[in-house]
Amino acid sequence: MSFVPYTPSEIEPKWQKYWEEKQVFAASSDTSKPKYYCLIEFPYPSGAGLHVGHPRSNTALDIIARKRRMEGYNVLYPIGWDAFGLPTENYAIANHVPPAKVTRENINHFREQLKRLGFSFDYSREVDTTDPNYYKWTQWIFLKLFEHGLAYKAEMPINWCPSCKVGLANEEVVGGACERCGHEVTRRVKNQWMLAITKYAQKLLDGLDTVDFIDRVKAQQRNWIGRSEGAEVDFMIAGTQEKLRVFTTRPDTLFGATYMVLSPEHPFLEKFKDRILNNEELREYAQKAALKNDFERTELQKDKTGVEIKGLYAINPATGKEIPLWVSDYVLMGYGTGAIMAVPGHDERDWEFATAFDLPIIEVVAGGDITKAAFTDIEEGTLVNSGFLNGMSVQKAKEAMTDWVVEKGIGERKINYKLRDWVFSRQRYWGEPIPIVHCDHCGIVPLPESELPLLLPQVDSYEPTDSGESPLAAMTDWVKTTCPKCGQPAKRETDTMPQWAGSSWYFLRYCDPHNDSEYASQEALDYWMPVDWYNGGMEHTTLHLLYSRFWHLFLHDIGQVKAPEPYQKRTSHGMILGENGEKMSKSRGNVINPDDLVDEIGADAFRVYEMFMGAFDQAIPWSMNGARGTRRFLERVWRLQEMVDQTREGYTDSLRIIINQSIKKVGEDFERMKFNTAIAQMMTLVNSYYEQGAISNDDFKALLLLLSPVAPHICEEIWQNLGFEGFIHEQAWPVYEEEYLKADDVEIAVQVNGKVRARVMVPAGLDKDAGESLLSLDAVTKLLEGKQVVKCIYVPDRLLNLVVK
RNA sequence: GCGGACGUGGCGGAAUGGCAGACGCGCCAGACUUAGGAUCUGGUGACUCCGGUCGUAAGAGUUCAAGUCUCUUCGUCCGCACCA
Repeated sequence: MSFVPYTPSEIEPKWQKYWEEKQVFAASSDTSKPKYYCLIEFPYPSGAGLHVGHPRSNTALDIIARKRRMEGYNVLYPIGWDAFGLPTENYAIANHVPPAKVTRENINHFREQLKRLGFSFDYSREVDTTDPNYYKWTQWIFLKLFEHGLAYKAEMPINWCPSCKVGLANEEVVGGACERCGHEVTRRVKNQWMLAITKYAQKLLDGLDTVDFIDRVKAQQRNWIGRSEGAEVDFMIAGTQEKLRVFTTRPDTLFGATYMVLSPEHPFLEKFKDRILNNEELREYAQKAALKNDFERTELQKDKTGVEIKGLYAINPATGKEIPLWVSDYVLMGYGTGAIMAVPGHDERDWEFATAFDLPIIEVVAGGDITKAAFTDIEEGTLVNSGFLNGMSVQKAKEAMTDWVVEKGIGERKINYKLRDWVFSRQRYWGEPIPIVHCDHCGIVPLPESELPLLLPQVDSYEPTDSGESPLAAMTDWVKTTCPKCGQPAKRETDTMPQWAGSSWYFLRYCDPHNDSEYASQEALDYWMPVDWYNGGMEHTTLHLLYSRFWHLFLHDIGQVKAPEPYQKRTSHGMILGENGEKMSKSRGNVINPDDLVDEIGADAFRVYEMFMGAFDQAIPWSMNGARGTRRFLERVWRLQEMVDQTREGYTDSLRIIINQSIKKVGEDFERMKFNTAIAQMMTLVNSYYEQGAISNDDFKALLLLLSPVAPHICEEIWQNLGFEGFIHEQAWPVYEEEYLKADDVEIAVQVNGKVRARVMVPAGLDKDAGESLLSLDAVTKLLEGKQVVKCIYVPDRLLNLVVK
């Protein structure tokens, strides 16, 4: 039998068309079957089109989705578009086209590109965050957050990007620069919408114990939330009835607090200006500090600066002694109480500061040498110079001092988090309008649900303004409205939501995307949620992944969704680098275009290469030759058609073992995301088919079934060519037989004192104690001439190690 | 500084404490070809007196046996970073 050459450019579009027309990958509404929900982060449809990074995640979960279908699950593997956001808006400004139009074009382009790769997405459930039918519910959730006091407006010093002209959340500032454009971020005080994610800090932390996320994601989220336990303590101001409260994680060192430090913005300075003798000096220092952004502050950390507050003293509650007060920008207003007790003997920063300004350093934990450096060990030290704490360990002293402080009524136990509330306002056009009205009489008034969606109006200019106002503010017709409460003239909120809003709940909409009376029906949510397996980028760990967990935990608390956590399992793919090992970018000229690749080697080979190139969770440089190699592999699979003896059913005897081994290994490796070794195993299987020279129908079927989730088009085509029944995507996932995983006889290594000296064939499955019986084998006795066996270790089916002297 | 991942051929990488380098790329040789950047066959860690010896960043340890476990040192990448 002879076959036409392998031409992906013909067979791939053919099957894509078939799958689409027959809707073979649409999730069924039949809820009697067990469900499986696979999710990838929905793409931002940028003008640049698909990047080779997208198919890495998409193919991985496509493999899982296809395998689950073959295992009998009702699979939901949806796709959608996270389409609000700055790049589209900037493109629209530069080219004078409406963002909605750009978005539509980009989505169409993206969809075409994805379809060329043969992903088994359920396109009938597409969502688009810029669709009013979608953002109606984003706005609805915002109103719920507002209703429950989790959305509030506040004057906040925020991170401001002068280039994007937009406020940024802490999470969006990387190394002092704007995450998106790289421009240095400055500080600006603005009236902003905030979401109180900090109220969920503990729940976000606790939830991590209940889910199956890869460790580095959990670690990074824990780190970001930054819980620390300690105490708050009041220090009296000498000669007044006023007190200054500090937070400390080391209450045990209270006896060693020899001065206090306030952040330059601390309200205390204003309150006590009548008693402070050097207000002018302090004001100057505060101004200088305000000009520095966070990045500069950290850059300058070697040289501690500060100013003493003259005319005021605090009283150390433990020693009763008066201690001086200082102001320094190493104390941050945004954490704890904005003031600290300084214990220079046992805190590195305080030690540096005390050394620079010649302040007293007292040892209260013995174990180090505080003349050389702060002693911060909390495991080894013993308390000294500390009254009733003397002789205690640090741990014990912490408890004892906290109890003492609480009993005296001058403080309390306290847990602090580094997590900040989420800056939720953007002064930009291309985002969800915040459904709020400002009324002179009623204040901040939420729009009634019946008025949702609040449509984003057409504007003439999308340009952001230096004043920091959204372009919507210039739309007087739209801004002017009436108060939903009192009916008098009022103004709409003109800020929009950040890009993270729409992506914080999209996985819920997928469950029931066309519902126009609810964001999703309870039945659909109960059936599909939680997401069983979610794969995405590490860069979203402290952004999207945290934000969406927060929204879901909130929706759970108000009875909207059953489970607290949205994602059962979270994995993460590594980045694909350019051939030179650097990050792919236009400016470096090392970008690989997926379309070109499909043209050259085909979608299947592209998919196989993306999975074969290296460990899934690690960054890997691209190799064009490697990609061509996977095309060669598929050519070899294709040509196997000529070797099939169609009169034979059942596995060929001499192939039975490796087929069973392959079924086991490929299946297990897919589940562990070890796609590279799964494919290597299939290559080995193909190699052994060629060595065999002729194969049976069933030999070939086994290979095709295993390969079909990775390279679906070629497998479907061959399946049909050979006249096998039905379609390959409808077949059951193959199962292996335990008894055929091992040959009857296996080769083992014979070691003498740990070195391999011979190999012998022995019956498989000999147990541990059978080792001695192998000593009589010719090959073994030869090695033992003139030597005495001291010990004999037999590892079944692996090796025999003889310890001799 | 804190948290995490990691260090194996020319390259990407395999290896439940049990034969290091599977699989692929590249390279070398040969076959078939008018030709091939197609295909096929064989080879490919280093050294070698062709018996072997040495090899998983470096050093030590545990073990019959260590790339894998423990300790020390060096180095790379990622995240956070004056968070009291």
